[in-house]
Amino acid sequence: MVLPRQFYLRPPRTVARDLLGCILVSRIGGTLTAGRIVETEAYLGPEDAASHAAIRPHAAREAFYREGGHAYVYRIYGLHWCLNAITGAAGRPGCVLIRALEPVAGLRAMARRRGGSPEVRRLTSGPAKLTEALAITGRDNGADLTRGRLRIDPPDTPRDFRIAVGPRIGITRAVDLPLRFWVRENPCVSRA
DNA sequence: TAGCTGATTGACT
DNA sequence: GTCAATCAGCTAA
Repeated sequence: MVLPRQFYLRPPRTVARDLLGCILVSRIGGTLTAGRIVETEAYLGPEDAASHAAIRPHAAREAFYREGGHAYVYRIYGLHWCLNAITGAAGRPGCVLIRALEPVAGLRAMARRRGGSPEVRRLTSGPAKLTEALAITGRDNGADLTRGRLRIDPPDTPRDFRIAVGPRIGITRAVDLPLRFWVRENPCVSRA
């Protein structure tokens, strides 16, 4: 089971909310690692001053020309990778930043990649932490999330959690828009 | 070409 | 609470 293309061909806000509870699965590096998505942020088009459509138009253009359901992976602060799911039709800017996971499979591999053996809640409780734990890098930019070694599956259990909404984290523009979604009271969320 | 910034994290006071 | 790591892509010139 994998989320179909149609899932991503909707507005970023909707996709961000519906991705909560879904399972991000990585077969990168010969080991299966997976986690339940517990925190996301939506980024819109040029009208959203915090979106890469506005602040990195040239770099993001290639990504946004892809159809929804592809990965947009970029480097931040020169050393970390962040994973986004492109939303909407090809040529329409919009994506969802995957900010935090609850580890589901391959915890030993995650701990090894993260260096040492940190506690479980710290393995994937941040956008750069989860890419490191799942071995996601710039090589995976443009990958099709509906097939291949990096994919997102529907929830494996009923979505019986409560969803919280609030402003996005770590940005300096459009700081007040309520485009961050997370699973309420989940310990793996990057911030309360 | 030079200078600046950032959708972060971890170590430290 | 502060700060460094580290660099692609941006702007200004």
